[in-house]
Amino acid sequence: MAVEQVVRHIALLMQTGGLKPGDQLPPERQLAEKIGVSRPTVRAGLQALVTMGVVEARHGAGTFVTDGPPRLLAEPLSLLAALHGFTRDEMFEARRVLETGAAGLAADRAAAHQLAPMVEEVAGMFATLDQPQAFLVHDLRFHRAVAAASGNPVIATLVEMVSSLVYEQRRRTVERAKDLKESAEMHRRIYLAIRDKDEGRARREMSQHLDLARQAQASEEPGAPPSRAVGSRPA
Amino acid sequence: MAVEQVVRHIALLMQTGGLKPGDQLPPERQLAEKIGVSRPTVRAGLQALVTMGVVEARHGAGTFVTDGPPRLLAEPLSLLAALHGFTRDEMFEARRVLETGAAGLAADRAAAHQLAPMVEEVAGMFATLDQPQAFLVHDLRFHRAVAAASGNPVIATLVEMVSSLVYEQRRRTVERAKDLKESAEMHRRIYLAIRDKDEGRARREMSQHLDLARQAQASEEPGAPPSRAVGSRPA
DNA sequence: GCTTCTCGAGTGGCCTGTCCAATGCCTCGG
DNA sequence: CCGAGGCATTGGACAGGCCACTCGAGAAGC
Repeated sequence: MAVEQVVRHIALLMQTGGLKPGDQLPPERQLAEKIGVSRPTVRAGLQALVTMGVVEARHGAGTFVTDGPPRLLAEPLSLLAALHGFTRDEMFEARRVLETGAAGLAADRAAAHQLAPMVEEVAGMFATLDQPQAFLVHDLRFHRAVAAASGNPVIATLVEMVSSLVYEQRRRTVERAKDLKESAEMHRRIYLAIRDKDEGRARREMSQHLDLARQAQASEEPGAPPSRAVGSRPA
Repeated sequence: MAVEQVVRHIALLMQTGGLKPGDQLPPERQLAEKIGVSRPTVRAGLQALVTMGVVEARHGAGTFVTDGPPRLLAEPLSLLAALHGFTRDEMFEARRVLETGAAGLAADRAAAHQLAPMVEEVAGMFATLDQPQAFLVHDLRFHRAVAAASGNPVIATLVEMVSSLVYEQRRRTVERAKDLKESAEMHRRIYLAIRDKDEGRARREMSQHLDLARQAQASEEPGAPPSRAVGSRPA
């Protein structure tokens, strides 16, 4: 109960107390006195907020409201995947639903200043065809740019959460990747569709791309059973 | 660092140690000794896992791995909404992307035993046209059934998280709702499209329904500015 | 006067020790 | 055989203290 009280108190500060991203929270000892609970309890509440990803504790400096773009931590989803045996195919399918929608919205709305980052990452992909790890970074950033261009921060946040899980795993297998050139081409086609404000084409290209990416990653897997649970770690 | 160590330890138990949903975790005191940290630190780690929604603590009984369908807590999203000023329209749009995809997948795959729960909730809606609160429960359950029928637990989990936020807010305004009958009709049309395995129609009906629901909820708002931030509470 | 360095106050991270409250089993009496 | 009360177990919270890290103010050097 007491720790929920702490979370509510901080949440209240955020909702009405003018506590904005980047701001520093009061020190733990002061919060404890203010709320009327012990310091360990305050720490438990702050721990919960850290786990939610809304605050960050910097040792020796203070506790701060998370700055930058809104973000949901992927760890809860990762543990859920391990517990319930979500497969990689299911993760990709979720991505397809989210990112297909995002691409459609982006084609409908994207402004010029949102198009530039996308095409820059496409160029980066073509420039790093022989460096899989670097290529992967551009890949991630491209999808992030598309999600941002959707103009909907909720969708962008969800895309980020799901994608980061997939990329986490892919980083270990990407060295075996083939056809990076084809992948770059596909990203370029997605970009062109969005630039041309062709919603249907953007959706189709994104859907097709993620479907092929799913198959590609499956083939990169060493043992390569049809579909492996996401949470499990290779022995 | 120490608390992360605790989380990793428990996560390891889940991934390889045969710790399944519903199982009881070792007592805090025992975990503390096993991992080599103090009990408050163990408590902090468990607090983090509780916040992620993968573990539940029952006072006097023990700590258990969360049972039932996989679920992500909505609170982090709610706080993020408050911090970054997500609007209700943006929440509905995210729902539209997710649930349109879910409806399409459901039309493609839904088995008979998944269709029954959906149509039961439709019947429940028609039976409670004069009881807005009860109607709302059937509404929620219908969308949950569609998400489940998508066959993809990841998508179902995301739908649940986003929807629960919207419903939370709607419960306070639904008394003013009109046209519950029309809403029930729309749900029935969604069901029929899924039953007929008509993916395109299922997507269109779901999209249209959520769009109208968004407008309806906006009109129920007392002050009714065009779009109010989700996290803010009425004074 | 300006730059650099040092040091200490302030802050989060963690520990030991203790007590309280809820649960659920298990015995004991009817 | 069954029910009620006691008791061991477990999570919840508090108190007080020590350590590690950060950062800025003031001292030292240029």
